[in-house]
Amino acid sequence: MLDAKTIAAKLEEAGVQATAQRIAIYQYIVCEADHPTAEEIKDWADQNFPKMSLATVYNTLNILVAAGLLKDYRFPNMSKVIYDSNVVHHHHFLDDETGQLIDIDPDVVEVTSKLKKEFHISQIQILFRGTRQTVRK
Amino acid sequence: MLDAKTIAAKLEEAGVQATAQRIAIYQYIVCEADHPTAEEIKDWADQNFPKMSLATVYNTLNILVAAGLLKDYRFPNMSKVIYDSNVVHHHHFLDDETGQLIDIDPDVVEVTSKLKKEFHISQIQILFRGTRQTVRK
DNA sequence: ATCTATATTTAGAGTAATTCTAAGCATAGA
DNA sequence: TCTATGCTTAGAATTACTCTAAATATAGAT
Repeated sequence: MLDAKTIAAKLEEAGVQATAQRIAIYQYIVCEADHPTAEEIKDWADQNFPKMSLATVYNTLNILVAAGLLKDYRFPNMSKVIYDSNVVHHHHFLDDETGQLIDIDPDVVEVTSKLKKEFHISQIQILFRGTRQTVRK
Repeated sequence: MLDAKTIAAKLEEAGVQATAQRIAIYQYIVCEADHPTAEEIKDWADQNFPKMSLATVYNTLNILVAAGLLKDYRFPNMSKVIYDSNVVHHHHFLDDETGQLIDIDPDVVEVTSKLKKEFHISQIQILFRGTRQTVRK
């Protein structure tokens, strides 16, 4: 759990003025949330922050994405945008039973493609779909 | 270019009653369109069909997807759903310069993943992103 | 500390994409 | 031809998000 000061420093470092709202949102996404949507963040804020408007949630998310502190994703099973504090390149596993998204390290995956050479690939995004057999509940 | 009769037969075969609107939409997607959105289909219908409501466009698309005749996709660069008449499993290349989507045959791609065995993968969806150097315009 | 210019937050209106509703039409089978 | 069911329609509603303009907060100069 990173403290507010550390979070504020990360914001400033990325060129984002560290306001109370921004610190709260970024801290929540980094420390507590797991691939949240704007709605989840708003719900959390309603419980844990004196007062925050929906517009601020969206403004902040857009600013954090632009600053490179968050990455936004759209997945085929959802019409909402999802935010990820893991900004280094990675893939995802979508559990089709629970809807849970899990980050997958690209080092665990190898892709060999024989596309025609007119295709200049700058990025490969993989979505694994399936289910996850956790040991026992 | 498949004729209306063939298209109607495909609809019936999939358990979908072949109405004029459904035939027109499915024929357009199969024969002419390239990964269209609902909006593109509506625009086409406004030019090429006596009268079709937007609700019918959406109803029809949902019915065709449910019947397995179309597949719907959401891509990270767009907030609209995209429809694909190619319903056999394949990947996509997204040209980040033109926004064009190109189907990629899974046989051209090999993926080896060493995920923990609790992950039961039923499908792998790959999005290649980059640009395409076509020979000369 | 105080002022001030600029940045941020806010509520509410606006927009885009899609779904819903309920009435009117069309169609297939009796 | 009748009728039940299914389809289409216009328009309202919903969802997810963005915009607007006013209020508030903040950083840096004084």
